[in-house]
Amino acid sequence: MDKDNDLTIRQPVAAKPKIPPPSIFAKPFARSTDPGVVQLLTEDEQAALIAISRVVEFRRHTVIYPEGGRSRFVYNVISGVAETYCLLPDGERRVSSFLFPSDLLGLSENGEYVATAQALTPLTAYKMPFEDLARLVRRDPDLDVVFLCKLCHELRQAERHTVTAIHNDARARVAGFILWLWRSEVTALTDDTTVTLPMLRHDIADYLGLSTEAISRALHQLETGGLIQRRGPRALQLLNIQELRRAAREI
Amino acid sequence: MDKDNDLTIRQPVAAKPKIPPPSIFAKPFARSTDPGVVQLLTEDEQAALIAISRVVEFRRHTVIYPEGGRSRFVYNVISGVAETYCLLPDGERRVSSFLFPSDLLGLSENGEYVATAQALTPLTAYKMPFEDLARLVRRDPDLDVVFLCKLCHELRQAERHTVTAIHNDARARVAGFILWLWRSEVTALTDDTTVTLPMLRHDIADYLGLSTEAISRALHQLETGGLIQRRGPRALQLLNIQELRRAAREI
DNA sequence: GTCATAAATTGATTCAGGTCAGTTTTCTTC
DNA sequence: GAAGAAAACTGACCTGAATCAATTTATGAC
Repeated sequence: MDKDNDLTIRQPVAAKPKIPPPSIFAKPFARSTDPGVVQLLTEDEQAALIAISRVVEFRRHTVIYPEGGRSRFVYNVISGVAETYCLLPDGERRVSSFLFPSDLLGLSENGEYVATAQALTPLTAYKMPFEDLARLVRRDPDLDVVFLCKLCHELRQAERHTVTAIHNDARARVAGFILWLWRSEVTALTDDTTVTLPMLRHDIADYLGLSTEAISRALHQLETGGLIQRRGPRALQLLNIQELRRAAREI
Repeated sequence: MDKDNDLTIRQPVAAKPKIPPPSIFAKPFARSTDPGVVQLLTEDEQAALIAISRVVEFRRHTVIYPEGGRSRFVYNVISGVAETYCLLPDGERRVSSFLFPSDLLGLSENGEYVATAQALTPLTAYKMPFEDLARLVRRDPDLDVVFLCKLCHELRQAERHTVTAIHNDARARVAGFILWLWRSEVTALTDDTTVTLPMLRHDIADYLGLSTEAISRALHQLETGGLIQRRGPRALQLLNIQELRRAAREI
């Protein structure tokens, strides 16, 4: 129960003034690896975005949108964590990404969602009709640049994920994943070293191209080595971040 | 020598009217998996792009731009093949992408090239000052949409690459790579089944997260199985595309 | 709280692919 | 065309992760 509260704001979104400011649009590079690059939108631009947005809530394990569905809406995560996955013909699930506050969901290539998006925790998000957004962007070139940059950033992140996932062993992949989670989570604002794992081992395994058993063993290794400490299956304590980064081959 | 001629137009670009039409802008989705989606620019838009572009040539193994360099130019491949890679602290090379005619090179997140781009074959490309391009895009929202879609498409391709690379064995990865090359090469226009491999085994290995030996063995396997035939180290004949697609787990 | 079920962990075995070594082929330069 | 160098291939061996099986721990319903 504590864990859920850590991850999301559970209070109902009743009065509009009470909701947090639009995350991604206010700081599209909040999670950039380059901390110098933060691009802000003007008040007017934020207001215009809020005007076409609706705040929506999803409960744990709810589908936000289904693979193959007509992509009419774009979402911008406010709080909580989501994942996207495709279902293969043989029934396998293939996790393609995890989304955190400020991340953008649902942009598609050809008007069709390419993956199913599902809430892993209670989740709140801005929901924008794609058409309205496109119209807004068309009128405001600056807004467009923000989107381009955001996409570019995501592209780089996807490339980075490929490269690290492909060339590292299980221990390094898991170490890297933990660090990524740590940096992604809202709790990163306070400088505590607790990481919450809102997804199943199965999802992590799939995302990293490993088996669930390999995840367990890698966590065990990292714990034995004194880099982390497991506090139940959903929480980790980072004991030695310097060593973790080395284990993830970031150094 | 024959091979080089297959891949690139070697004649000097003297008279402007003789150069081929701007590839990507004319058909940004030429290599999309969804053949229905082809978005064309108007004559005016193409002319505007050509006006700010200069056609440049690179010889084999020439660096187009270096990692970390100030990203002042964006390139659009006309003919030839390029690769991008990062150099790791330990001297390792990490190949992040291969670029074909109509592909876009050099878009960066923060004004700095994130990888080195190198020509694998003689290469011609449109070279555009980023500033001019940005100004053009700012004035013409339609152009912007083209770029957004292109980026979106590349993002999906990167995700697809991750997913396939991570979950498949060596044989499947190599089969998939061969098919991707086949579909990417200019020769795909004629329906011949020859695939040219302009890059080294080392580069393929790195891109797919395998060893060079594993590439050799996988090619051997595919040849033994009657799916392909090796015609020297730089050329392959596809004998059974249906089976190749199955081997690549595309079906 | 107890029970039922799902998830996570641990151990034993197997196998794909990495590594190392050696050979053959191809490319380059004279 | 010949010689040297680089790249590609092949084989032998070994490591790391998948798989299978069993146990422990956590979660959710009552």
